[in-house]
Amino acid sequence: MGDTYAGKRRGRQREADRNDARLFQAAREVFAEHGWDAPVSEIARRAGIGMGSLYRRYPSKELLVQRMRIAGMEQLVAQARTALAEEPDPWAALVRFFRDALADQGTGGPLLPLVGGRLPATDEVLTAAEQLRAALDALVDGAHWAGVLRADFTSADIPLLLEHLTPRIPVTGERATALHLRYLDLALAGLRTPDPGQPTALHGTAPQWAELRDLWNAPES
Amino acid sequence: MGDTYAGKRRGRQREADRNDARLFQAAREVFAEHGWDAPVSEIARRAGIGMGSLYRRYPSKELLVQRMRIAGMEQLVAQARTALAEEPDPWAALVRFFRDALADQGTGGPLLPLVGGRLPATDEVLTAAEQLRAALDALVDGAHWAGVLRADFTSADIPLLLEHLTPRIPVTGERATALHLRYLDLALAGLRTPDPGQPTALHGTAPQWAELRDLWNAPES
DNA sequence: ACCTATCGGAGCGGAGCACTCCGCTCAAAA
DNA sequence: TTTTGAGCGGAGTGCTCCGCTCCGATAGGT
Repeated sequence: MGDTYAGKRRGRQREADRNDARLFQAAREVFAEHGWDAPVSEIARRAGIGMGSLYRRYPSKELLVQRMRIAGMEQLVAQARTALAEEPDPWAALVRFFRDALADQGTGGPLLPLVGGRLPATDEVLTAAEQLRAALDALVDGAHWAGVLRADFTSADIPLLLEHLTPRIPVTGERATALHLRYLDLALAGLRTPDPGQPTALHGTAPQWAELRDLWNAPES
Repeated sequence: MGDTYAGKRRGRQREADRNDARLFQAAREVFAEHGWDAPVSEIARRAGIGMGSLYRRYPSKELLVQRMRIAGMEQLVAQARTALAEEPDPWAALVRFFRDALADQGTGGPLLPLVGGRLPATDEVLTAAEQLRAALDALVDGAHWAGVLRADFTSADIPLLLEHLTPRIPVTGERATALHLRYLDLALAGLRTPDPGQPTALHGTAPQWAELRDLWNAPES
């Protein structure tokens, strides 16, 4: 986001800024499509810059991925806050959040903070995860308070549900997003508080944030 | 399945049969975990056999994968027929089928006929796909006829929905299955015919079987 | 005891990747 | 205009990993 006041940089520095933005977007897309196995050269190619420029900004692939997953978590936080701020109804806010998150994924963000439990947790990652937890808790607590969200669905379910709704399929672009939203529609119906007639608890035990942490980060070395 | 009357083969042939079964199971598990990128050597290792024996049965990785995806489709067919035969209620049959399919995936089958649109369609694959279509049509038509399944959900939605419910997550075994079943519970609620008050059509256009075929098979060479 | 079908796994060849290195570009200084 | 050097692009390098082959070891049948 606005880490530089992009004001009066000129010439080559201007080009550097453009490169940075393109690089960021390309990395989002390519990692979203190929996961950790995305070739760095493909990112450079799609960004229209050279390998040298890429490696000047990010000295290793690992650093690039760490930056991306932090950005992904921060975007989820922003989307949660926006939904909460702009939708007065708690249920509408929840729906809005899921739709925004999925649509963004469709246009190619690795919004899923999972790069597969392959990378160690840095302080930045843990901080972002903590903010994500807070933002999702706000969404979920609001809906629970209003009684519209089933009680056995927790904030830690959200990242897992998003993961389930955005599998890697050999389709990209708008059609992929449409399919993701299609099955989100099904899941949303299941999120409403069920009629008292049928208790129908969800399968399994509710996930905890500690479980997500273990799942997102590599076991410490 | 019972392709050989496993009767009176002895000695080395007996070992060969054991190897075949172990190989099959190991391949299911490893492909389920790693997809196409699963190393063949890992399959041999987990089956407890040598590379030589593996390659005598399947002269190439591609043939092995083709066999696996056909087996995956045939198993779905069997599960659909079992559900239909054993559950008189159409809704119960549908639920039974989804649960069986997901549980089997958890114990490690590449039941998803997608290996990623990487392989050409053989006659066998097309035949299996046709049988799968017929079996799923029977399930879906029954539920539609009874009015319990929302009208805009089609049989071609099922493979895609299963794919959405079984993403690759860095968790395996029972916990993975439990999570898949957990979010299946949400989707099932969305599959019921909605109250007439809210039309609430699903997002996107319903998938067609032709779309699945294009998605499962590599573009012809 | 011999034969041979079958087994296991070390090793080969090549593909692909992260990363480096260096010649070039071009805006700005002189 | 000439000089300069920060910043650029991408070919090349070294390495890892994987599909597949080859052949010596193994053991059931006779």
